[in-house]
Amino acid sequence: MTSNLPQRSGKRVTIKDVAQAAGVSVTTVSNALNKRTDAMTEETLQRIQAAIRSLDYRPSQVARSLVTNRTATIGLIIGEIETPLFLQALNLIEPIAREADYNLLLCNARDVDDERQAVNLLLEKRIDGLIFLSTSLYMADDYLLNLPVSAPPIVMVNRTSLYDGFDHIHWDNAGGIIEAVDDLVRLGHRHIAQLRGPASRRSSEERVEGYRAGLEKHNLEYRSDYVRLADFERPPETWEQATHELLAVSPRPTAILASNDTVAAIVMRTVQQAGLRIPQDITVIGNDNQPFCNYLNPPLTTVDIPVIDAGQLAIEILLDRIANPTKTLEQVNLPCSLVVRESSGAV
Amino acid sequence: MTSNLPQRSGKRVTIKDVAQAAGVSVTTVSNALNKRTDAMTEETLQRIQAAIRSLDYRPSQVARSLVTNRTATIGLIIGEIETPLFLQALNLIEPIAREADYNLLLCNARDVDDERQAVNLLLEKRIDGLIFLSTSLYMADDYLLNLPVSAPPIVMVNRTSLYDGFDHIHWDNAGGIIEAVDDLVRLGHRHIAQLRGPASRRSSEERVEGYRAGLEKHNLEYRSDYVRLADFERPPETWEQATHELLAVSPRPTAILASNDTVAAIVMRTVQQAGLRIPQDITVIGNDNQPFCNYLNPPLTTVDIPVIDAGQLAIEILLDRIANPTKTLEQVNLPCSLVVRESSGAV
DNA sequence: TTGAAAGCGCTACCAT
DNA sequence: ATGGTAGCGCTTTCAA
Repeated sequence: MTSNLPQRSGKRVTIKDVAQAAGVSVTTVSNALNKRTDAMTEETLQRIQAAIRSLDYRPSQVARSLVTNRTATIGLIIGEIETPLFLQALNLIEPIAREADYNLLLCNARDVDDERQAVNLLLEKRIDGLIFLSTSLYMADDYLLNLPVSAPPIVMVNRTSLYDGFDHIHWDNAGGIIEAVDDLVRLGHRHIAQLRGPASRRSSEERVEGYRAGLEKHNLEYRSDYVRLADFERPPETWEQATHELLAVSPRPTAILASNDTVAAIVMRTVQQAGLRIPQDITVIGNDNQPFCNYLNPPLTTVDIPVIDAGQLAIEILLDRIANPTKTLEQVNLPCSLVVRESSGAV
Repeated sequence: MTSNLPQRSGKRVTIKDVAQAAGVSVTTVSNALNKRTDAMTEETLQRIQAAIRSLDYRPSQVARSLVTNRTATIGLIIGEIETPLFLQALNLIEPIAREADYNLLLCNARDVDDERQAVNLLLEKRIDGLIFLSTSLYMADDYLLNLPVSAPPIVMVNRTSLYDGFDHIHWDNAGGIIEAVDDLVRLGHRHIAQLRGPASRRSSEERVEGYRAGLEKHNLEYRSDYVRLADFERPPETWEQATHELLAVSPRPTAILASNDTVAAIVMRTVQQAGLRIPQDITVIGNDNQPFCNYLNPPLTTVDIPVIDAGQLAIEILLDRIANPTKTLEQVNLPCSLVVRESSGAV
C-alpha cells in the first residue's frame, strides 16, 4: 500500500501495546510519556521509545483528558470571522496558545442564539478556557452568568457585557476619535464632519461621543448637519449618498471622519469623483487601520484599533488565569491612536 | 454568588448524578440523551429531563468520545491565516461543520515543521477529519503518506502534494489569466505585461504559464522585458520599482497583470502618480478578488479565486468521506474567472 | 421498559 | 526502578 511502516492491524495502537512490545508495564510507559523519567533506567526508556516509534504510537488525548480533567483546548468564539482584523489577531493567538500546548476550538457566532449554542457545545467538549472575540453588537449575556461553577475561565474582547465577573479587554474608541479631532484642529480644520456607524454597536456610539467630546474640547460648535449615518452593514451606495449630503452642506466640511476604513475608501472615491482633491480640498480619516489603508490613493489616515494587541493580551490573560484562577480580574482598556498617512492635511 | 441555579457542590455533575436524581439507571439516562426513547415511558423521560435541567447537566464529550471513538471534531490546518480570503472560507466552513455537529480545531502552519507538529497534535486529539487550507507554497508531504491506518480522512485545498491519495481541491490559476488575456485582446491590447509572484508558490508559476499560453493563443509575442517579479512577500517599494521598470519599456505596455490585488493597488497608485490615467492610458488587472477591490479608485478588475467555493466543497467532501470512507477520491479543479470592473478598458 | 456491568485508553496512587 | 489496579464518565451489550 502507501505505507512502509509496520502496521500491525487495523486496530488502534494503545499504551498497552507499547508496554507489551517494550516488555514493561503501562505505568512505566505512562511515566515515560509524561517525562517522569528521573527514576528510570536509560535502557528501559530506550526500549519504550523504540516501541513507540516502531508501532507509530500516538497517545490518546481523549483518554488522557478523561482522567486529568484537562483537554488542552481553548474555545474561541468569534463574531464576524471574516473581519480581517480578527484574523490578524488569530494569527497571534494561535501560536501563543500552541506554544503553551493548547489548541483552539473555533466557533463563529453572529447572534446570541448562535453564541449560546456554541458555548454549550464548547462546555460539553470540556475546554479549559474561552475567549470571546466580539464585535461590539449589543447582545444579552445573562446566560453567561448562570454557567456552572465547573465552567472554564472566560476572557472577553470587545464584548458588551453588563457583568464584570469576567476578564475584559476593550479599546478606547472615543479616545481615538478625540486624537483625530485634535490633529485636525492642529491642522487648522474648523468644519469637521462625521459619518457614524449603526447604533446597534457600542463602538459606533463611543465614536460619536468621541466626536462630540473632541469638538467641545476645542470649542467647536456641534452641528447636526455635519453628522450622517454611514452604516457599514448597508450597501456602499448609501455611504456615497451620505458623502454627497455632507459635501452639500454650507460651509462644506474640510474634514470627514468615516465610520470605518471601508466607508472611508468610498468617501475618498466619491470626493475625488466630485472633482475635489484629497487632502488639499478635503481631509478623509478612516477607522480600524486595516491593511489596505496603505494601498489606497492617497494612503488613508486612520484611527488604529489595537485588535492584535487585544488578541495577544486575551490569550495571555487566559493562560494566566487557567494557571491561577483566583487572581484579580483584569479590565484592560487599550488606547486607539491616529495613524497619519496622506489623506489628511492642513486646510 | 453570581448564580441562582442549583449548585450542588464544586463537583462536576455526571450522568450518575442525573440517574440518581431521576431515580433511574445510567443506561436509561444515556438512552434519553441519545434519543433512544422509543421504548421509554413518557414519565421516565420527563423525570430525566427535569433532573438534567435542575442539575444543569452537560454530558462530557470526552467521556463519550472515548467509547464511541468519535470526537465530532474536524481539524483545520491553515497556512497564512491572516489571508482574508481564507477567513471568508472559514466563515462558510464553520457553519456547515456545526450544522453537522462538528467543531473546528484550528491550527496555523506556515512551514512544514509547523504543519507536521500540528498534524501530530490533531491526531492525538483524535479528530474525525482534517482539512488543509494552504497557500501553494511548495512543501514536502511525504510524512503524510506514512500516517497510520487509523488516521482520519484528509481533504486538501490548494496544497501542493505529490501524492494523489487524498481528496484535492484546486483552482485553475492559469485559466483565470488566460481569460484575462482573452478580454484584453478583445479590448484591443497588444502589449500586455505581467508582474509575477515568487517562484516558491505553484500559483505564481501557473499564472506565468497562463500568461504565456494566453499570448500564444492570440499570436502575441512573448517579451521577457514585459515580465517583472513583484513578490508579495517583499515590501511594496519593490512592486513600485517593478512597475516603473515596466512603464519604461518601449513600447510601453497598455495593460499590466499584477501578482495579486495588493500589488495591483500599488501598481494603480504608481501609474496614477506617474500622470497616467486608468484605464484610459493603461489597464491594471489584479488577482484574488479581495473585498477591497471594490473600494479602489477606479474599482479593480481582477481574477477571482473561488476560495469560498473551495472551502464549502472541502467541508462537504470531508463530511461525505467520513460517512462513506470508500467512495472514490475527488480531484476538483475549480475555474477562476475574470471580474470586470473599471480599471480595465479599451486601448 | 429498564438495569448491571464491562470496557474505551489513559493516569495516579500505592505497592514492592 | 517498576508494576497492579482503581477509576475518569460515558456507551453498549446482555439480561431481566
